Amino acid sequence: MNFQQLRSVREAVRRGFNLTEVAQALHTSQPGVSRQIRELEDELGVEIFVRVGKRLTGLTQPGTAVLPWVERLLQDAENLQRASEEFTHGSRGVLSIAATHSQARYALPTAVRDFRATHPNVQLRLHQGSPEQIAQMLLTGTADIGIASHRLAERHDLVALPCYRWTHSIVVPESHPLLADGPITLERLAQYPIITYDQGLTGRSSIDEAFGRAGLRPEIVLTAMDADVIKTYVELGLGVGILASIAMEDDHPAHPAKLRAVDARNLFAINTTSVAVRRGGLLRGFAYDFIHTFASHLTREVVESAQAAPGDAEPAPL
Amino acid sequence: MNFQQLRSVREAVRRGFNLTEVAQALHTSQPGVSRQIRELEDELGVEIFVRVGKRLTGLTQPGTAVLPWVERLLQDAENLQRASEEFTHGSRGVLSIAATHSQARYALPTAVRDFRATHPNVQLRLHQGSPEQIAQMLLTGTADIGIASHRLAERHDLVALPCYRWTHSIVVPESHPLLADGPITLERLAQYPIITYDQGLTGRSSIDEAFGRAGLRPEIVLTAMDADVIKTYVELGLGVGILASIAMEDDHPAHPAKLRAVDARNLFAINTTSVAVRRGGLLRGFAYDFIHTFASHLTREVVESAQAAPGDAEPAPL
DNA sequence: TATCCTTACGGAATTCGTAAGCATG
DNA sequence: CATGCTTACGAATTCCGTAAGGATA
Repeated sequence: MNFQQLRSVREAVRRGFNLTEVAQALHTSQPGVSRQIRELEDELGVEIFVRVGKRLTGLTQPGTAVLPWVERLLQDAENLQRASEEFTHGSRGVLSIAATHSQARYALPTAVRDFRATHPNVQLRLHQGSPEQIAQMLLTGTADIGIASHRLAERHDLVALPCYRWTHSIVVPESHPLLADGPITLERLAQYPIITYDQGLTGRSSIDEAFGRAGLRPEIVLTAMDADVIKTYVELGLGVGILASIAMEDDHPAHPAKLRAVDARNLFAINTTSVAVRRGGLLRGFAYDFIHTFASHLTREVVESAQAAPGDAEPAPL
Repeated sequence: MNFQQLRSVREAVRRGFNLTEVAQALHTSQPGVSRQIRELEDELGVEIFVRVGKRLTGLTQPGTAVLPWVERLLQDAENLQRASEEFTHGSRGVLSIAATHSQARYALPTAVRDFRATHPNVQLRLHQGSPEQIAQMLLTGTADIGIASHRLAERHDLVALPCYRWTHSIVVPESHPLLADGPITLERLAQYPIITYDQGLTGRSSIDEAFGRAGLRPEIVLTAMDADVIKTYVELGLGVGILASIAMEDDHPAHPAKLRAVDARNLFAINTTSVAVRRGGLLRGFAYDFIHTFASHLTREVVESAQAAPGDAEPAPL
């Protein structure tokens, strides 16, 4: 048994059982991968993959039982390396954070500023992406910390820890009729074209749910990944914007003052932003520091005990 | 990083940093071990061992941090293999149990009988030893299950689960003066020469404690590992026996009827017999079955969740 | 027929053990 | 001076990539 074999198996599962792809990902030849897998299967005495003809199509029952152990082994190997880095590189290192646009733009800056001040030797890398991409980055190790408002913890191998709660605001040009005639209701809102976030982003689901529950089907004329784009089109009069309050709260002189924000916490469900990390994955000390800077209740102990808690698909027997 | 390197490190720690011994244990050459360790240290970038001149004398601080991960890696590798065995060998396999004499002689037989009936294809191996030896057997993998009355869980890498509680009895020849003149007290007992278990065995400590607390220092003329030896010498009139009640309760026609047992539960503290397993170590399915047969409240779920609970020296950061 | 896995083969790199060297208690 | 680790070297093994073969959608 060796790590290359384990890597081949893990990657084969991740890449949908296409060994050619696996070979590219692992920077090796395809027959090599094929051999690694077969050798591990021989040594363990079980067929891990279902073979239809000469093609791999899925995991066998033993394969399903064995896979969690394979992943844990590889995870632990990385943890071992990371544990040593703490000594070899001291306070220096790279911290890779994956976040959605809203987080990167509005929530993270103060945490990043504070963190940079206390950890001058840590190189920060900020990746932007959709929640799915963030989850992927965490799993592949591209990112150490993921931050998003959308359930990142659907994967059993990630842990999401709630950071803070927030609500939406409605944004309109300053002369918009919605601003007159009393409080804004969902019904009134639905009469105007809506501009908001892309599906699966920044509390979009709570917007859809609210309208859905009220039996309303507003016309959503434009969706975007980020609040700034939304604001721009609201300003152009394309429609009414619905976005995270935080995107309006601050005093960014960047966005034109012609816009008016109306608190909409009573219209849409409360959203929660979480940080996510790999379950069972050791982080460098400064990564825990960053999380703590971002959300002060998330101390190293809290995060670690959450990471240690077993997930759905822990290594377990049949 | 490879498993041979990890094995070398683990074994070096276990064998007191003597690489010559390690080489023998791993069936390889001493320079080989030396190299494995150095290669791992190079790859991780940390010195794991303290070197005084050319001799290894202990773990460095990084070494201490890294070692738990090394052990976990190796443990998981074994778990992976064992998980596969469940498929390759089905219900067949070997179950190795280490127990003290008392357990093997009095507590285990019925469990073994029942287990054999339900698991005819499992080869049972029963090892006898002191609690320390049992702990050692568990750690080296010689035994899968350990059973003893003496705290086996002092090691962080073992988990002990209480099975049942028991008390001592006093054994004397049938005409012994202790049987007359009312109830037996510690004071009366201490006037006679005592025959009981070896130090560290089968509740011996609760006997010592009781006498100690009462300010008595009885003459212990003979100690043995097993109840049968004790009985034999009691019969010869060498002294008064103190042993586990279970050793007198049953109807073994083997021991002569000239002995009388007196319940001594009021004199000595209650003892607990536990089964111990490796923390984080997967067992074959039938091993869990055996534990359940031995102590019906210890279901697979109970045992596994105890095994999963983190010990004192879990892989953790500085 | 294009894709994808397996088998075959040969060269290269790694691995490992023996023997010699050297430091320490 | 005996024990114990390191270095050096050569042989054997293992490893891996290229090329060819065969099966499936």
